[in-house]
Amino acid sequence: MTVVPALQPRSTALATFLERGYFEQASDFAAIDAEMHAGMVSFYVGYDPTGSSLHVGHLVQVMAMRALQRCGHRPIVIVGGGTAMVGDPSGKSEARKLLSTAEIEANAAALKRQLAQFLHFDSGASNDAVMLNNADWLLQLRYIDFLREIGRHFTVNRMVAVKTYRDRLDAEIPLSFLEFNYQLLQAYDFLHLFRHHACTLQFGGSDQWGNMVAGIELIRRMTPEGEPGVAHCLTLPLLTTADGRKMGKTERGAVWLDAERLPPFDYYQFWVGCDDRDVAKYLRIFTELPVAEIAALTQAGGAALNAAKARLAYEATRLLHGQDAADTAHTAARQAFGGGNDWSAVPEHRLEQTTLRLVDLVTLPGVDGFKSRREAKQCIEQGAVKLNGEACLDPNRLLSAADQSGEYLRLQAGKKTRVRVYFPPP
RNA sequence: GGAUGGGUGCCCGAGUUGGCCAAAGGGAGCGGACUGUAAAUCCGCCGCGUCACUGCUUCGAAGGUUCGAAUCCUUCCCCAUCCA
Repeated sequence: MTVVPALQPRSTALATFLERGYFEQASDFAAIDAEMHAGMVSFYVGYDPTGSSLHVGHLVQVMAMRALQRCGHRPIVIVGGGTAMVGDPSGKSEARKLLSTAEIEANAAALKRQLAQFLHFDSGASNDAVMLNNADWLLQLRYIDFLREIGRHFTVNRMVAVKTYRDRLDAEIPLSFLEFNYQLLQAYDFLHLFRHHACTLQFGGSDQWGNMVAGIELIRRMTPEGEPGVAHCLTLPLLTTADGRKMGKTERGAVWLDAERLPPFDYYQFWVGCDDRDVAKYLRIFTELPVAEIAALTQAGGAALNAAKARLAYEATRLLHGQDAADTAHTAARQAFGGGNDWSAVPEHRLEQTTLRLVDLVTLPGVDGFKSRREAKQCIEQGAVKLNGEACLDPNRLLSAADQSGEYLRLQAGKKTRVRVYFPPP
């Protein structure tokens, strides 16, 4: 396996991969390059539908798929309806809980909706993305047949040597037989796709290396003499933030791609809030701005990076939520943090009661400044809440229409929450 | 099935001669200051409430002993390791 790419790739696809920072290692870089240079390659990425929404942690893969599709290659997205029933032990220190088929189906549907923001599925082009559920073939497997056809190509000696299993064993964390089989199933997926969908490339996070290589080997062994039986894989880097944390975790948990779970404005804010040292990298990976432009944006360090962050946030939000959402978020952010006092894009909240205490207002559903009254009270006393720009330290302050400045009350709770509060007309 | 060791707040992890435990410490998080809507740093908070309190609910679950239990007893559930 080549770990570091040798020289210049000939295919635009791999050139993009390198330039954008999607590439980590490949089973055979030159061969993949040649194939991609020669014509359309069908490649696949697998997803465990264990959640109902993707989050930024998945985004590198999604962007990488998008890049390849733009270069004319065909993405095959596997929903691991079958494998999810087993649970991938990779990177998990504990066994995972098993999901019901109904949950898995719902999650798969959500997954497709989100991916459709980035990939074209039904445009009629020959490289339209395809989504398949591996439950369709895995659930039909018969145990003894499977063991005889597939199982004999695997030695436990080798499987145990795979890092993800090795780690579990070394750490003396139980690895169930069920999970141990995951690798075989994933390898079988690859074989299935290779045979029925002309898929010759798989990629995934670096934690998938062992599973992917197992697939390649299985394909080679299962291919009759004389027929082409070569498949490849490559891995994408696992992103961490500059301060060493896993990317995509924030105060409020994962950064979801689903607008229901994370409003576009917050998504935008997530990107703006990234570490200085990550801006250039993120611009390359998560936007499609030309590298020259990225370089120009990030050349000047220091405070000038804020412009680059804004651009990053804008582009990333536009890709996921569309132009309008990005514009709105951008405007709202500028108004909120740009020093000005323009509240026109700030969310509004219309009250039903004519009078209420500050703690109550700030914890109202819909305002959601703080999680509980207690927390709200404590924060208020520390000066976290401003009314019309003035800090108010009294949680019990009684508010009414008289506190409106103009048509509404400008409420700030903490750094992020801003609401225009309207009292009911008399 | 047997033996042993465990199950504590978002996570890790003290605490088990019963009261001083809403429970040490660390991490994460939140608020404030400083800044560039950054990092680092500093200060405060960090179960909930009708909140200056002798209030309520928490230490795997359910019972029990006691004026009083995370701490003692019983049963049960779960986890790990070893044996079969």
